Amino acid sequence: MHLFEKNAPACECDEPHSDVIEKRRSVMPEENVLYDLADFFKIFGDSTRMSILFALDGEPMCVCDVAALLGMTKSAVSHQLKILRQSDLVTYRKSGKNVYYTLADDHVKSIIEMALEHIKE
Amino acid sequence: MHLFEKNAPACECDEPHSDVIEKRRSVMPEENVLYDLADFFKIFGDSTRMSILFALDGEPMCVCDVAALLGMTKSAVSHQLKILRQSDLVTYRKSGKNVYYTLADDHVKSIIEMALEHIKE
DNA sequence: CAAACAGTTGAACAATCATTCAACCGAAAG
DNA sequence: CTTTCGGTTGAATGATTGTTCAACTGTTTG
Repeated sequence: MHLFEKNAPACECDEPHSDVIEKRRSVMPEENVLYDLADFFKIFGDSTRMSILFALDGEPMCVCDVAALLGMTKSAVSHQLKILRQSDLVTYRKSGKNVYYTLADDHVKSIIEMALEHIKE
Repeated sequence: MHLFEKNAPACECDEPHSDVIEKRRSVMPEENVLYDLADFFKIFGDSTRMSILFALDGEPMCVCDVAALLGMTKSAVSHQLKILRQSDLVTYRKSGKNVYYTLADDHVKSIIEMALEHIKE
């Protein structure tokens, strides 16, 4: 996708409101900021990951128990935990054969809280 | 995906921490709430839609101008606007041959603001 | 040391989804 | 009425992505 092309190639408008467009273009965020934002929300845009975040909101849980709670395989959970880890949304602590995961901070919870409010019309 | 199966079928654990699991299960949100939450965030998880939201944060814009601003076809923009419309994130107003879109409310902006803060480490 | 287990990983597969393309609708202009 | 233009829509296509499967790592136990 090509954002903010200077010579708007794909617009089929005959008489675009050039002044409005240029005005909005000047206040648009950087292109990579938009990608970062979208990538951030993409993490929360999956019910499995959302479930895991709620599961970890309390005491730490090992992969096996999360899998049992959600009725999923360890592999599937581990894949999603990796994504959450890479996004710094969860941290982990090894203990013997187990790996215990925890929410990284409370910031995540407040974002979900806001979304919950918006969902309840 | 099957969430919260009562007889956790897919868990390969030999000795799951049953007490922890049952404790967490009791405080987990309803299954459809998790889906609604994920669906909500999914809307924001696309850089095109994110760009459109920023573009509409100010004065209303017609589809053609948004397309020109983002360097995309009217069709592509219209498809995404439909999704934003169905999620009640934008509203529209017809004026002659044009359709002007606006952000539905300021709630959306505050959610994006929170995400922006989280992104800046 | 060998077996068992918690967890990770990469490839393969299936499903989801954004964009393109073409056809279409409705309003304005000739 | 016909044409033109802004916008919408559905099907097709290509890319992204979540889950499965199998193999693998590292730790614990016999």
